[in-house]
Amino acid sequence: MTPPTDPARRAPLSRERVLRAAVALADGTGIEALSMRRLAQDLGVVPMALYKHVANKEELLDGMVDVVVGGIGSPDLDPGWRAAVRGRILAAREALRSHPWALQVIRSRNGPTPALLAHMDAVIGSFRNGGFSVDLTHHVMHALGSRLLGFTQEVFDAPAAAPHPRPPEPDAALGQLAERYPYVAELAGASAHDDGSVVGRGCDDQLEFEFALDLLLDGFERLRHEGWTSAPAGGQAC
Amino acid sequence: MTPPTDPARRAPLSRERVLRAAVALADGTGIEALSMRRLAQDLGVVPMALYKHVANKEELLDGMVDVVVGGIGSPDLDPGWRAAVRGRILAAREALRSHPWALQVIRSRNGPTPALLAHMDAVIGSFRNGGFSVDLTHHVMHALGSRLLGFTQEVFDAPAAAPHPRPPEPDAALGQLAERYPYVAELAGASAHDDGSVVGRGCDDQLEFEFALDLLLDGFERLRHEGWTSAPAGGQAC
DNA sequence: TCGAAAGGTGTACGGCGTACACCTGACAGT
DNA sequence: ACTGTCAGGTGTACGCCGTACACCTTTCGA
Repeated sequence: MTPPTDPARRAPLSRERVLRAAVALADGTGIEALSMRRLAQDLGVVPMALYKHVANKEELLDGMVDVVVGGIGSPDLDPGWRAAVRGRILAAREALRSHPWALQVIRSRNGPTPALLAHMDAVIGSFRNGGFSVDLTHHVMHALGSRLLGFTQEVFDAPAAAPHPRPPEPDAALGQLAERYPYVAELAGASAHDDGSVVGRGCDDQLEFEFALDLLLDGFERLRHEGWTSAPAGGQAC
Repeated sequence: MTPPTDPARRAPLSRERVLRAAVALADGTGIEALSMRRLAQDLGVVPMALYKHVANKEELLDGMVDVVVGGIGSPDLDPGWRAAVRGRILAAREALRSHPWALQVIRSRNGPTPALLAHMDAVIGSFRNGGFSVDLTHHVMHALGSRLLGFTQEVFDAPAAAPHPRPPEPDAALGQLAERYPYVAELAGASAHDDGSVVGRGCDDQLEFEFALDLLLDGFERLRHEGWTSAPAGGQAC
């Protein structure tokens, strides 16, 4: 009665299997619970076995990012820069939606993975083919920031609202909050669904995202139309 | 010849002293080198002594954030919503500039610290007093995102450029990069100072930041002027 | 047949956050 | 002046973490 992890019957490890298991583990239990030991256990293998397929944890994380980012599809038939950019960014949003850990991991890396570079290249290409100068393209890419990946980067990440412990004292705290931070309270009150989220993930829904995205795209189009160039403050790009 | 950490002569610990030392340590050696043990050592104290002043590492990080965010000054005499918002955001940028770890720590917390709430409250207040509806204010706060704190959230954080290892093969890699990601290469080439940074921290300078900020503020002003309301897609705020 | 490689194992190390019991010195109440 | 309390610093220990290194097995081409 050898357990289900019978080493003989078990499918052989591979980089891809490791990465897929890591993604599944992060999806299921959160990125902070992803450890080499835990991942090895999920794969029915001893921790050090993983190191035959990934160099270290950093590379594992890179690989996971590429798995997720590689899943961003492209519309391909090019319907003008605006629709192309918009489509690609919303596709990225779709791809990253079900992997909440991915954005955080991407941000913590030292540079873009190949899949990320490809994504950026596609977006840059849409701008350039849409008549944006190199200069302006550079600026609008900066302005997009992490929106490139489909997420408005809020000030803080979690779904919480009240100062810190998740539910501190559900009622009294809200009173104090209203008194000390009247404008925050007003906003929170107006947009409260059921949770009292202020500017948290709970609000970062499709509508909210597209509002900000379109606001930027509108601005971009105006600058492009005006033949904008980085004159105002002297220096070239950056 | 008792060493400089003579327990008798050493100033007594306090929450404030712990926090200040933690900020200094993070500033000096990076947030990833900040451990309770290392911090205790810097203070000439045994690790567990810290726990008499902060509940745990999480609370330590919160405290550090409040130290930094609490240093954001306000212009106070109110010169119209746009200058007020702009000024406050640039003040935040100034305050966070010398603590590169702060933004990352803030993002990783579960909710805003008191100082953060105060900052947000001030910005929201500027919008409201400037004639923005609650609805529109809510949306523009989302659109600002982490720019509220003075930083454009780029896709990835570090100063790197070429795919991954810091300098992989300085020349050959650049050729491959140009071939595989032509648009990225074009942008990188155009804006290269000395390092080949693409869309990294190296570029996130004042000019770049203010470009994006003003683009958004322009958009906000237009919406305000038009009496915008969240009509287009049905639902209320979010 | 054999030698080398590829891939899984076991042990061990140094670092982390922190629970828990303990000690020490200052000080308030009698 | 004695004593009880208690804030604050100490020491030890536990269970995690990533991973270096030596080892063993399996497979497969020459």
